[in-house]
Amino acid sequence: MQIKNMIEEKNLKVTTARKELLEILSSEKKPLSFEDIKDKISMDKATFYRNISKFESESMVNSFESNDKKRYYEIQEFPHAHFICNGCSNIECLENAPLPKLDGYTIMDVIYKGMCKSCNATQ
Amino acid sequence: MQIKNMIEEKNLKVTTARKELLEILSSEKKPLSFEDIKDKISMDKATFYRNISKFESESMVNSFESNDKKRYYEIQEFPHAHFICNGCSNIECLENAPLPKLDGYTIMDVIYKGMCKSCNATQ
DNA sequence: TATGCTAATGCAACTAAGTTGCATTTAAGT
DNA sequence: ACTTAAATGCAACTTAGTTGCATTAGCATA
Repeated sequence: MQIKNMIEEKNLKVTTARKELLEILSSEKKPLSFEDIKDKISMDKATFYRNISKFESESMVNSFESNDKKRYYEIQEFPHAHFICNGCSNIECLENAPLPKLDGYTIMDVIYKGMCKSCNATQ
Repeated sequence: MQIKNMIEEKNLKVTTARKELLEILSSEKKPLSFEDIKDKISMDKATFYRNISKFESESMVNSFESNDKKRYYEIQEFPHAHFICNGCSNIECLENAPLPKLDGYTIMDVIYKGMCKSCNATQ
């Protein structure tokens, strides 16, 4: 069972809350906000934030804020860029767009903002 | 006086609060958070947010959230990428890095996250 | 399988960003 | 100067995220 292994690999205690949280994040293809998640979890929000924060420092989870001023969390399976549409506010994972290079910097995450394909088409 | 003109160009009323806010944003080279600004302004925070929101919809101001979970605002003179360092949390305006292209999308803003030059050097 | 230690959790209280309704004020055209 | 709609200040509110503390639950050891 991969969720349990993910936690053990980082030498973290395998708790019900952690399994539940990673289960939800990995079952969705899209980044989720706390609002998206809160009704699906049984843990307290303090536990949610403490675990998210631990997952982030262990590079298991990545987060960024979208146009709606909400923070979105996702499992960091492999680094990929995100596109946030200023038109429809949709978030897309650009799994085929390679992370760009920038001299002297190490780029670990990229967020593009603008108009997505369908908003451009129907503009 | 360019601040007054900036406001008039968008057919907005030239108020003390708007002039003050744009004055502060344009006097800094870096994006500023509400916390950075709040002690420098005399307007109420409701007025601050209402004006920021109006400026954003008129494309006079751009905003994004940083690693510290605070939103940063800046005058949008010309579009440019930002680099947020996961090490030192510093925000850099990459004025010479052109916005990348992405087929079918219109990219209006880019945020890179990772390690900046000096954090890479001293690591 | 029982024991014990530490980390994880739940709860409550808190902080701070951002929003909204409403009464008052002010910019700007006549 | 007069008028009117828009902008402002104030207060109350919502919600994300944090923190302290008492309790609980992993997990290693015996």
